Formats: sequence, C-alpha cells, structure tokens
Amino acid sequence: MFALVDCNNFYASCERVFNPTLNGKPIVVLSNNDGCVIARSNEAKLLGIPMGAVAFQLKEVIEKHQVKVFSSNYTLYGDMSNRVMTELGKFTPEIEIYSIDEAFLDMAGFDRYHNLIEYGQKIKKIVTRNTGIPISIGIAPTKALAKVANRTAKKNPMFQGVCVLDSPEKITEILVKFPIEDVWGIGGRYAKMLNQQHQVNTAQDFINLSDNLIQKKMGVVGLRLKKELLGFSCLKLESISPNKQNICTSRSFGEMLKDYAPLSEAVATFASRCAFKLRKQGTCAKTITVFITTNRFSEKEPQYSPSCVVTLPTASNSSIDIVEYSLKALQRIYRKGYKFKKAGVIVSEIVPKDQLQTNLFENKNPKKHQDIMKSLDTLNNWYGREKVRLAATGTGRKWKLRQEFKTKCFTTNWEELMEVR
DNA sequence: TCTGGGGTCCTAGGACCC
DNA sequence: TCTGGGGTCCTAGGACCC
Repeated sequence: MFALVDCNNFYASCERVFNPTLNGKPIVVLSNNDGCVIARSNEAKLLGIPMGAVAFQLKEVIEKHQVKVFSSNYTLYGDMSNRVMTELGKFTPEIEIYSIDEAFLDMAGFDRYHNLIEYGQKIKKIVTRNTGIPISIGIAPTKALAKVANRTAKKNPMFQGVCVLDSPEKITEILVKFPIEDVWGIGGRYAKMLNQQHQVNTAQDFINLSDNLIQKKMGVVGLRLKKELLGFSCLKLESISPNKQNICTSRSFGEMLKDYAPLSEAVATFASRCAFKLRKQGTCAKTITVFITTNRFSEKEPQYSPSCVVTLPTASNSSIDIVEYSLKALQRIYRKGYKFKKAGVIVSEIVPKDQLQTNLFENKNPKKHQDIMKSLDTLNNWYGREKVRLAATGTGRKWKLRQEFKTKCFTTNWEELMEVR
C-alpha cells in the first residue's frame, strides 16, 4: 500500500500560518515577478479565479472581493515543506518526497496492524497540529490509485481528508466517476484524444480500452498507467532522489534590459546559482546553454530569442568556470536594439564530481577552484545566501524581480522573525 | 506597465558500426 | 516472387508532472 499526502493549497496555507486572520478569506499567491496566480485558497477558487490567471487582469475581482494577494516566498515555502516532510517521516519507514507539497509514504503491511482510515486521520491531525499546514491523504495499492484516492479525499468533504481504496469494489466505485483528465499522467493532449477518438470520459472507461490500443496511442507509459489503475503496482517508491540531469536557473526581469552590462550581471548570477546547485548535489557539468528572450507578449516590439550552447574542456562546478563560459555564450548572442525580458542558464551533461574525464589537450587542473568554492560556500552558509559572490554578478540588480507583496522569511532569518506585541 | 520556473521520460528517425 | 541482420548513439519532438 502507498499513501499520497498532499498539502492543501500549499503556498496559500503557508501564508495563513503566519497570519491566521486570513483564515476563511480568499487569498492568492503569485508567480515570480508577480505575473500569474499559482496558488489559491478554497475561497479564491470559489470566486472562479483559475490557476495560472494573469494577475493584472484580475484587478476587478481582487478589489471587489477583498482578495489578499502575495508574492511567492520560496524561502518560506521550502522551509515549511521541510517541516511537513519531517513530520511525515515519523509515520513510515520510507518516504518519497515527490514535490514541494507532496510525498508518497510506504504503507506496506500497515493494514495488518492498523485501521488505515484511522491511521490516516492520525497523520493528518498531527501534521496539521505541528506545522499549521492542512493536508489530504489517499491510500491505495498503487501510486496511481493513491493519487486518485487523494484527489477524492480532497474533493469530497464526506471523506474528511482521508480516502482509503483497499478493495476492488471500492476502487471500481471511485473509478467509474473519476474524470479521465484528472488521472495522474493524463494531460490535456491525451484527455482530448481519449475523449474525442475513443469516447473515454472516466478512469474506468480508460482501463476498459485494449492494451494494444493504449500501447499504440500512448506507448508504454500509457500501458503502465492502465496496470496501475487495475491495481498492479508498476511504480516503486523512490526514497532516494537521483541527481538532476539538467539544472536550469532563469528569471523574468522586473524591468526590460537593453544594455549588455545589466544583462551580463543577471546571466552571471544565474550561472553561479547553477554552479552552486551542481556543488550541492556533488556533480559537475560539461555543457552550458545560455538563453535570452524579448517579451513575446508585446507584439509591437521586435522579437529575438537566441540561445547558445558551449562545451567546457572539462566538466566543472566552479562558479568561476561556469560564469566565464556563460558570459562567452552571452557575448555571442547579445544584440543591441532589443529589450530583453528574461534570461536563463542551463547546465547539462552532468557527471559525479569524482568521475571527471580530464582533457588531453588542456593543462588546467580540473580541481583548481575546489578550495575557493568550498570557502565561498562555507561563508555563504554562515553569513547568508550570496553574501560573498563574484564581481561579475554585479551590485546594481537592475534586473531584480518584482515582488510587491512578499511576506517575511519568518522561519529562516533572524532579522525577520515575527514580532508579537 | 503587467503574462512563472522548474523538471522527467519516451519515441522515431537518421547516421553510423560490423 | 522473396530485399541481410544485428546493433549503438544522437537529436528533436512530444507528452507529462509540480
């Protein structure tokens, strides 16, 4: 058995923990740069504010219904996520942290010693008590069914936040009413194809299709999903998260950038963040892609969205190397006369740092910057993120995000602790 | 004025090898 | 009537997730 635990309206709930007067009120959390709505409280959902709605187009609804608006505060959400995951870890021998607000729990054999509904209720009560974050739980024999159970628990108040699917009868009862587009692994394209070409409207309709047809239209992924929905577990719990194969750091800018200097500072900053992420997972990268793009929404402005791939002589995770090569790439693609809205750096061809292939034609020691990077990370760990950084990343931060409605980092910064008077 | 930022896996087809 | 048969690697594109 697997449990899927999902935090309800996670970012919105995080904001509420530190401001309980928001309970019962509609609130939304915006994406970086305050662009789109990426989280909504139930009250905001009821007002018809869709996921991904563009913030500035919602002005009327927000004013009319006194919707509270927040900028994203990932430092806060990340820390709250850690707290929730730590609590969940106490209820299972193995946990897979699936996303910032979701985790799979290994519940194998639990039904022999526990009533699963009661056990779920217990998890729910204790996590919410200890973190302030409300959660929903779905328990079932496969991951895909646990997802189904979780959604059922969340949508239907009758379940009080915990849904257990532990018999074929219960599973069928739910699947015949479960919309196909809500199934994990069925996105917009597949839902449309299944609806229109095969009259599939529910999860049950889907598992009634032949293996052959599913394999032909959706490959082995689709076939695996069918087995999972039938109760045959194909997806294991993955408690150890593998290293990333690609790492990307990109942002939209608070204001458009025309000149090379601020753009290069942004790219250098993103490059050093990629290098930091590489060091954190103990890997090096051999390839760097730099991209810049104009605002694709402003039709009157000239558009230009180039990218450039560079290969390092030897894979590296040194900020000095990654920044140097990223800036070389930027020089190749930068053109005067455009207003750039966004830039990003992607590092790929990632290898473990102790398995470096050295370069026959380069005399450089690949471990040259190892000590200085270690010192850099130690200092920043102690004094705060990016307190010590490369000069190329600049001091102006002309490109910084728009974050008009950001709350404080209540749980991670001594300077920003909550004041109680 | 204003439109997010990350990731993964699978498949088909082309080029090449012996 | 009757095409050889077995591989690998790489890339682009398409689907999906949160």
